[in-house]
Amino acid sequence: MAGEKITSRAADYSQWYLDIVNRAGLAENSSVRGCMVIKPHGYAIWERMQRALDRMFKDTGHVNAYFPLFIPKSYLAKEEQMAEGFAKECAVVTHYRLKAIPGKGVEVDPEARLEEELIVRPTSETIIWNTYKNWIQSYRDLPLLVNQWANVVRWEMRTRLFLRTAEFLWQEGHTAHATAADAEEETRRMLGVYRDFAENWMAMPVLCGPKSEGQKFPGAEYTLCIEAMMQDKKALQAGTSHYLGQNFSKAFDVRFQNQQGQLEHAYATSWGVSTRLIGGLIMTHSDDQGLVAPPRLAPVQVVICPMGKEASEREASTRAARELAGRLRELPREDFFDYEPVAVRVDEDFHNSPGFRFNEWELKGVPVRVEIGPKDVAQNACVLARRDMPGKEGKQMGIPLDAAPGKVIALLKEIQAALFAKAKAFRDANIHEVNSWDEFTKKLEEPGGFLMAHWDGTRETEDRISELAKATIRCIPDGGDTAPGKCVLTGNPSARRVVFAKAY
RNA sequence: CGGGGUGUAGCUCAGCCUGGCUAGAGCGCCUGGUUUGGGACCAGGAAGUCGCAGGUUCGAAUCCUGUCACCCCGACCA
Repeated sequence: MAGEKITSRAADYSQWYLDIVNRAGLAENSSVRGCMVIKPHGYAIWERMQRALDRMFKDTGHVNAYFPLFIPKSYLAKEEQMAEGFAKECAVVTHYRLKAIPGKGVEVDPEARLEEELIVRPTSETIIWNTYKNWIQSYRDLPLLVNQWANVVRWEMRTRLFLRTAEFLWQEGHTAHATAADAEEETRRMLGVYRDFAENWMAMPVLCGPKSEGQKFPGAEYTLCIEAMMQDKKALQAGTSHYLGQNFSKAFDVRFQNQQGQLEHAYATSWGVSTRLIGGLIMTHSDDQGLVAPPRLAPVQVVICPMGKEASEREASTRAARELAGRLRELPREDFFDYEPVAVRVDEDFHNSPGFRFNEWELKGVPVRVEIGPKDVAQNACVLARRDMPGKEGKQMGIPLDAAPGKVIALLKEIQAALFAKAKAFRDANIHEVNSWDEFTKKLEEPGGFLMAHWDGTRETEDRISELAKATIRCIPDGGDTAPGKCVLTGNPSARRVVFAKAY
């Protein structure tokens, strides 16, 4: 069996990431350039993310719908910023038919050129606002709160599994409102949902706030984001919520009659998170043993490993394991588990040694492992091992089987909280204030992390810093230091500190 | 698009420089047996048009030409 260890974080962080994705069975590169295959274990994480997020969207009044994958090329051009922002990474459909050539396969039928070429959606604002035109006539049609779960394509030059792929899965909310204030409130509200999800489900602390002008979404008035720190201290944009103003309603002429009988363009928002979150989850918690999945999103939350040398021992430990699994599954459903039964798996693979099985489940990130061997059966007990403390220190021996379900649940909750606390402590320890350019460039390299620095607020300075230091403004953090100062590069007056970091 | 590199078994790769007999290893897989509380072992076995197309040669994985694909660095990237 494969006894090889994964590359350590210290030795090669990006190889470590690839090893985790590979060995935990989360995804692999497909034969299609830039496109990944999300494998069952990885997709199961996405399904849990979807389930939790979808419930949060519904709880805030949204409904799901589905819009086309293909968008007429001309639509993209209707909103100028968007055309500029996305033109370079769109896949284009030019034909609608192939010709079979006997013995030679197929070729594009030159007769079948589309009159208007279609682009594969890189995001759906244009097709959706084109549709909203027909849906919105009166202020009574507003707000319109729609979300869609979909795939999108952005033809990236360089890809990394989950973090940046040519095709990825996401959700995109697209809302229409009667007033700017309503739309801005929605933009904020959904950022709050993302923050809640990131922190309470993924156990991933995030900074929240607007993006700089240079980093905002093409077509937005402004973009709010949640920004996380990975274990290599680089930043990951984990979710964005955009206030679009009337840019799209004007581009697609979506007007409604207000209570005074006047026609007005609607106000828009859009917001999204993607399978990139899985990359964030991996890089926030995992260790050199493999994936560490936060209990609320773990596809398998508890694995029970019966063990034994003799057939009779195996039978007895398997019986005890199955019984415990049954009792765990029958526990009352809780919000903590998204009202699902606890995901328990009994590993009856006696063909492999216990050590091998333990390592495999650790690689897969299962938060709690229950071991039941002959010694445990003899005393009606079991051993509990927690994933966030691999090895002996995370083991509790001699837990009576009767008490095990309660202990397991408590342990899952404890691990969820511990992962967040650990990630937050790490992030907080790696946020540094810097006050000069010299300090900026030095601290960016060592110790690295998020740099809170003054910036004069201009696009030119932002571009210059990114060019010189390869660090970008990640966000203008809510609740950050708002005392004025002097720009770290130009010395010009600065209204407040912003977050700089190297980013994924 | 520029620079560099790689295509040999499911995976990772050796062999190529200096052409030669039946193309190899490790891992994985299959069979049988011994094992099992932190990555077990033994024996046997299946598995490759050597990326593709030409060329040179008595003979090509190996040399030459062309071609395709992929990877890395750069450019690009809400």
